[in-house]
Amino acid sequence: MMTTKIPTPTIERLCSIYHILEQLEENKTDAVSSVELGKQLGINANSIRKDISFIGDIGNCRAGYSVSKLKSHLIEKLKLNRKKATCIIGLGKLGATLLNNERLLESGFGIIAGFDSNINKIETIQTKVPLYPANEITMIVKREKIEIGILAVPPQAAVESAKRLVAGGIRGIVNFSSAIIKPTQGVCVRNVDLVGEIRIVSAMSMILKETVS
Amino acid sequence: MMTTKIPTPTIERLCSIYHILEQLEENKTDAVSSVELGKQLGINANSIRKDISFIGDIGNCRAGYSVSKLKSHLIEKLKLNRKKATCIIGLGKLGATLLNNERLLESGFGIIAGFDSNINKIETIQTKVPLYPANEITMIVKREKIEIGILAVPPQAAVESAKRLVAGGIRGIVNFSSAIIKPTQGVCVRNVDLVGEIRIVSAMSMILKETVS
DNA sequence: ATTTGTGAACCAATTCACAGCG
DNA sequence: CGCTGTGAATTGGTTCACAAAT
Repeated sequence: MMTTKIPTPTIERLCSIYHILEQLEENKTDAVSSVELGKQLGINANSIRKDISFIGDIGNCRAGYSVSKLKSHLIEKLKLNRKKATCIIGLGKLGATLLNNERLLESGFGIIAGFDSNINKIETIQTKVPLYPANEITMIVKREKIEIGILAVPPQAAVESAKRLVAGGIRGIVNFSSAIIKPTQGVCVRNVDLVGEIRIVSAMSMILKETVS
Repeated sequence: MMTTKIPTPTIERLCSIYHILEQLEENKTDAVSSVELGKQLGINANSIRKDISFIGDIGNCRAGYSVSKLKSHLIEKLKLNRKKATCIIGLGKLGATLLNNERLLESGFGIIAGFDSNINKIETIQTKVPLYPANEITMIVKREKIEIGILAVPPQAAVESAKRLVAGGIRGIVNFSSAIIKPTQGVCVRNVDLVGEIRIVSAMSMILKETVS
């Protein structure tokens, strides 16, 4: 087992592997090889093995990886078991969609708060999740020990919202706005600009480059 | 100017730069340095200059880049001017949200078709965009010369939908489902799993905890 | 007989450092 | 001078190839 720092692309792929394992488990498949995983992810099998080696040796040389064993290893190493309190900032269409997203609910992320600067929305949106005005972000994040924040606000509100999350002690931010949030000490950020992705695909296709993710 | 193939990270950053330039133009800023761009994007200024050098020399050594000049250069090289016919497959919450997204409408991607396997949805959703049943994807993509397809379908429908797009001659696919679409000859793919992104941030923040000194 | 785990080799991308130009 | 553009150096990531394991 390697003990160096795990590269970001490896973390991304490990998360994808985890996702595949969930499906295999539902299918009652109990073993899978690096080649098979690679095929499903569109990735070289060597890469799969190297990625998995970052979290320890667990393969069975005869029959590949035990699905349940590998999955629980991933859960342990990536701390995917710990239910992590999560909140959504911005309850426009995207935010409201995420608020009630089944997969998100099932996936170990407990969404325990929603925020919006528009009080009307807080009062009218139908959901079991408690909703608060945006100026309470820092306070609620602190009080409820929220670890992950999802930004679904208009771009001009993104930086301010992120600051409030950070002030509350957030650990990770997924930013779905088109603004760019820069990571600060101890806070991981993923900037995921949906419209931006379309532009990127468009540009790539014009340059005639066949690429994934 | 370099003439080698443009690396994917560079294309991504050039698209981000383009986005910043749009804002600067609105602000009536007419020049910007690599240092300033780098600051806004959270990227090293050297990297910005190298990225821009992939699309040709255009900088003004005294006062940085001319906003309008750089922008039109990007438009030309990344073919962002050509209105590219775009369609959305899957008119659930996410798909319906994208269908009426203003920024998407403004951004040079003409959404000219929506598809869903549920005929009810096609008849009830309010939009100016023409909607069709999913089994007409290939035909309509061909007929309307649609270049970009956005997948907002449930994961189990993603691969089949992508096949239909490819059969129609699509050039690029942005896949917002959790399934993985692999690129085929002449077709670029971006897999953007929204829930997956949250898992990645979570995993990163957990690993950071252990590695930060 | 397969399939993993990993050092070594290779390749890609980022950063550095400085020449060149207004 | 300040800022760009770019070879060179460096860092980081992927692929290869083979030993170890069962």
